[in-house]
This record gives sequence, structure tokens and C-alpha cells, in this order.
Amino acid sequence: MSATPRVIIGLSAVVVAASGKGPEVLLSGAPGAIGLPFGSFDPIGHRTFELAVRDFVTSQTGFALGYVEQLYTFGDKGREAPLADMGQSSDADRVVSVGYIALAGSIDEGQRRAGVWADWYRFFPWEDRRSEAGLRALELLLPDLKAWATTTERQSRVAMAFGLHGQSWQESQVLDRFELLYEAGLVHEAQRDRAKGQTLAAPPAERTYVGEPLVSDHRRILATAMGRLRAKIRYRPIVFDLAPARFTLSELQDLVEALCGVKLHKQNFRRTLERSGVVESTGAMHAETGGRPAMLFTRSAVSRQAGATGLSLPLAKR
Amino acid sequence: MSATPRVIIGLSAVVVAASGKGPEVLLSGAPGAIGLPFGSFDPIGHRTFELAVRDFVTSQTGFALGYVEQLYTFGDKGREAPLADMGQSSDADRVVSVGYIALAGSIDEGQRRAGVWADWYRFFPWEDRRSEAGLRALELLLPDLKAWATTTERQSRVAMAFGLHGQSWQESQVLDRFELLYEAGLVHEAQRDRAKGQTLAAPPAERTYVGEPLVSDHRRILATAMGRLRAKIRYRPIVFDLAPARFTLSELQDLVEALCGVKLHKQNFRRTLERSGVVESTGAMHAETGGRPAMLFTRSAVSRQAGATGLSLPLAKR
DNA sequence: ACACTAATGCTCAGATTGAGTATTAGTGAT
DNA sequence: ATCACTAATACTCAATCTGAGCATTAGTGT
Repeated sequence: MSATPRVIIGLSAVVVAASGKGPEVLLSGAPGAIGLPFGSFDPIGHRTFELAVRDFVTSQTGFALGYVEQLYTFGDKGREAPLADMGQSSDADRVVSVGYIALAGSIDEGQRRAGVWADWYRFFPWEDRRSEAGLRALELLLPDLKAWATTTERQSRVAMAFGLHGQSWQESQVLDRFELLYEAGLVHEAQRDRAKGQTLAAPPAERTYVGEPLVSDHRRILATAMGRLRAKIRYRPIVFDLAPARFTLSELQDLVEALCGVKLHKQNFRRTLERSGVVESTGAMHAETGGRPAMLFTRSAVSRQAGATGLSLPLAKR
Repeated sequence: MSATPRVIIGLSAVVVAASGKGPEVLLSGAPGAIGLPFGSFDPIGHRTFELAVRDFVTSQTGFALGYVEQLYTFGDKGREAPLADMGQSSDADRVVSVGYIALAGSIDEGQRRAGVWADWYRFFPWEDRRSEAGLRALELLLPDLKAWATTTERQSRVAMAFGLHGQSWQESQVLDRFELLYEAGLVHEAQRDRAKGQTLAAPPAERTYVGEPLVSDHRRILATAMGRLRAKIRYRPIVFDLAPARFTLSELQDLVEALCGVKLHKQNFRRTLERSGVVESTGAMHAETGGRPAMLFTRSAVSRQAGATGLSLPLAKR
């Protein structure tokens, strides 16, 4: 459109909801070009980014967002996709995207069907360490990662990110792991960007790809969101923005485990939960599960105060 | 210049150094319009934001940056200043600024004189709880803050941010505190932005202002940087990017205290330090201070690994 | 009435933390 | 030289917090 390159600010939102099956993210786009809900920032109409994000997500998907938080601004040349297909920019423009994470709470089947949602582990199978499938996904990648790690610096990064030599797996290092896989040429996006001039390792073999790609750098934004959310669970009572109003402690634990991709020690989880005072029991009970009925809890008043602390994650042994 | 509004991406850097007197930040600008080093992003020339930041800081101030990290992208209308005075934009343009924090290490008197550095507490006197002056600064603000807190929501925010009712002072909530003061009209910038149409409380009395203002929203960016740095100290061995190569444990403690604005319990500080293994003793000693000579330490190899943990901050009682 | 399944309760040892008290090795002044 | 003074470094103790289990309980379905 214009001959002189402009800067276009794109806003991308990782909208997370919990649906009983675990964390799901809202997607948009046509098959083959799936991505996050995306809008471009209007310098005249939008007073703040956050309002713009709420705006376009609601208008694109019909969802009203609750908690919204800015993640990171991505501006690397060669990792963004041109917006040409959205008719809003010319190829010469430089697109910078500001990523946001938004929590849409606990959704029911109806709401779920109203949008295109996907389990976020579809894009990051190796991040789910609860399932055999997740552990196997990592096993598949490790040989190629190790082959790529030819310098001590790379070896150390790989070991730290993937918890190799006695190092522990840090559930919130999602982005570090993804970036290593990208640099090592083990995700689709690397192949795509190599064509655009990024210097990246070639894929060792076509069939090694694990996890589905997303348009532009959206998988990177999603990785950032997952990492941020997983980290934040520990120091802010943010799970409650994803949990239903009333829940049993087991349901809450399942949710946390699904978000963090790890198994927790049940008794210790409830102990710290009750001790910290972020939940309080409603009198009601909940049967249905074929065991002793569970008490239904709600988030307590203290958990709503700014500065309230998050949850501790007592890992269960292997 | 152009009639249709463009988006201009500004990059602002909070360059932090430790100089023995505590944390200092690099400033630029003319008296009366002091701000952070600032440059605008060139969509053609700059491949990534980070490279652009390193570039303009070095060219503007002669400093080569070490650790660099993106903070946040600020885009609120009415809080940015036009760049007209830099001859790079027209008034109609929308300026979005991406804030960065950079650590310039430990600097000596010569380097210090080469740039314009200022103790960061000049802009946030209430953030220094080591000194009587800092505590007094807060005392000065509290009555007006309380007067502004007419709703329970505001009262709770104030109580949490400033650690009022038994709530503890959280050293990393620098931004929350600044934003409350801004909304309450207790910092210069609020007055300035009110003229631009932001709905903010009027200043209760001219002379209540505590702390010096900065151009545009730079004080907000600085607050974000301080908060990020203070928080990061706890989980990444980042102090070492500000400390000299060799230091005594007391020097390290002084540095951490200066950054966090709090006093720490000496014996417990060293205990956790040595236990965590992030420092190791060089054989050398250091006299000079009129007491028993201190052992000189360096950061250990483990502290350099990605994923190494930060420092615990055992607060000293009042 | 009985087996089965979760939800809850309780215990114990080891590690971490908050707060002090006690020593020790320099410096500078009688 | 000896003594007072100042930091640095060493130890101690109790209160908490955590990791790991074992034990008990209240529903469900046969």
C-alpha cells in the first residue's frame, strides 16, 4: 500500500480456559493457517492496548475476557508473518506483535463449541509430563537435540531447559525449551523461517517434528503464555480465574496439574492449600466419583486481595 | 510530517549500574526535561529490538551493555510525550514505547563521570526503607493517599501496596505504588497528564510532591525496571551482573540492600548465600574497614548456569 | 453385609528460617 | 606492647515448612 515501510502493531491474545479436559486455548484462522486470535492496533481508535485486546477478542470470538495481562512484545525480523492476507498491510511493513494472555475462566460444553478451542499440549506435547505420550514426545526429540548441542554452551542450555543431568524439570521454562527446539530446527516454524533468511539448523529428518505449528510466531507467544501462567500460579492465586466457582480440592489439583503438566503429591497439596487460607469450604459436598464424597470449596476472601500468595507445588515422586 | 497518524516505536532503556553508593541509572536530556536514554526503532535498519537498544545506548552514551531484558510495552494514550522535540515525528503520531532494563555492572568514578547517572531513589524516595529519609517520604504521602482512598477497593490497594494493615512491604511492588500515587495525583506526571485529558485526582497541595519527575512516562518505566530487578534478585543470580568481580559478603549485602531498599539480617544472609553455593571464596582477604578483615568472594561456576537460583532475602527486624 | 474407591486425617524425620549470643582478627590510640 | 573498638565469622535453638508415607472414613454398587 505505502512505499515507505510502516510499523504495524499486531496484538495477539492467548485466551486460556479450563474445560474439565485441561487447559485449552482459543484459536482462529483457516485450516492450515491456524493461529491465535489476532488484531491490529488502531493508533486512533484505541486508547490502550488492553482495551484493544478485549475489543477484538470479543468481536472476533464473542468471548468477554476476565483477567488480561501483557506478555511480551515480539519484533524479530523474519519470525513474523506478513499480514497481507488480512488486507491491512503491505509486504514492506514491519509487524511487531504484542502478546497478551487472557483467562476466560471455566467454560462449559456450550461455550466450548462456540469457539475453536484446542488443548494446548497439541502444540507442546513435550510439556505434558503427566502422560506417557508426553514423556515419549521428549524422548523422540532428545537425540536430535543432543546432536545439535555441539558446544558446551548449547549442551548446558539443553541440560538446564530439559532437566537432563540431575537438573530438575522447571515447568515454567516453556519458552526456553521451545526456543532451543527452534534453533535446533526441530519445529516446523524453523524450517519456514529458514527460507526467510534466519540462520537455523536444518531439520534432521522430516518425520521428527513433534507438535503442531501455528501461524507466524504464534507458537512462541503461546509458549510465553504457558510459561508465564505456570510461573504465576506459584505466587498469585491465579488458578481461581480458571477454576469454576466451587470445586473439590481434587478438581483444583487436577487443574493445576494440567496447567503445569506435572503430577503433585495429593496430601501435601491440600495441606499447603488449606494452611495458606486461599480456599474455604462451602458446607456442600460433591459425590459422583465413586469414592468418599468430597467437600466443595471456594476461593476465600483473602485470595482476592492483591498480594495474596499463590499455590505451592509439591511434586509427586516418579 | 505525515497527515495520517503513524505508529512510532520508541525504545527506552533503564541502564542500571552499581557504584558503591548504590544503584544508579543513566539519564539523558536537558535540565528540566530529564529522561531515560531513548531512541526510536527503525523498522528497516534494526533486526531486533534488543540489538536496537544496545545500539542506541552505546551511540548515545558510550556504554556497552551487558545483560539486557525487555520489560513492558507502554501504549496508553495520554501518558507518552510527543517526540516532536526530537524531530522524528509529528504530533499526530502515536508513540508506543518498549521499555528495557540493562545492567551495566559495577562502574568506577571515571565511568560514572562519563555519563549522567543518578541514584534511583531520587525519583522514588519512598522506596528506600533503609534510611530515615525514605520512611519520612512515605509518611508525607500517606495522609493524602488515605484521603484519596475513598472506596474499599482503593483502600485495599493502598494497604496492600504500602504494607499498611499488617500486610508486609513487598519490595518489588514498585510499580503498584507508583501507579497509586499517580492515580491519586501525588506525582508531578499526574498533573501534567491531567492537562492532556487523563482523569486523575487533582494534587491536594503543590508542596506534597515527593520525588523528582521524568519526561514522558519514563518514571513509570523506571518503576517497572526497579520492580523487575528486585523480584529477579530472588530467583536468578542477577546481582552478580551489578557487583564487581570480587567482593566481600558485606559488600554484596550492601548492594542487595541498596537495590531492594531494605535491611537484611546479616548472619542469615551469609548462611543462605554460602549454602546455596552461588559464591565461592577466593583465598584473598580485604582489610580497610577497621574491623576484622573480610574474605573476598566471587560468583561461583554454578551461579553462571542458566537456571541457577537467586538470593534469599532474610529481612532484619525493624 | 462386603468389596472398592476416593477423600481426609495424622505422623515423622529432615531441611529451612528467624533471632540471637559468642568468638576472632584487624586497626588506631595510649 | 596493651587495650578499646569494629566488623567478620561461628554456633545455637526453637519454630516452621516439606517430602513421604500409613491409617481411617464415607459413599457407591453387588
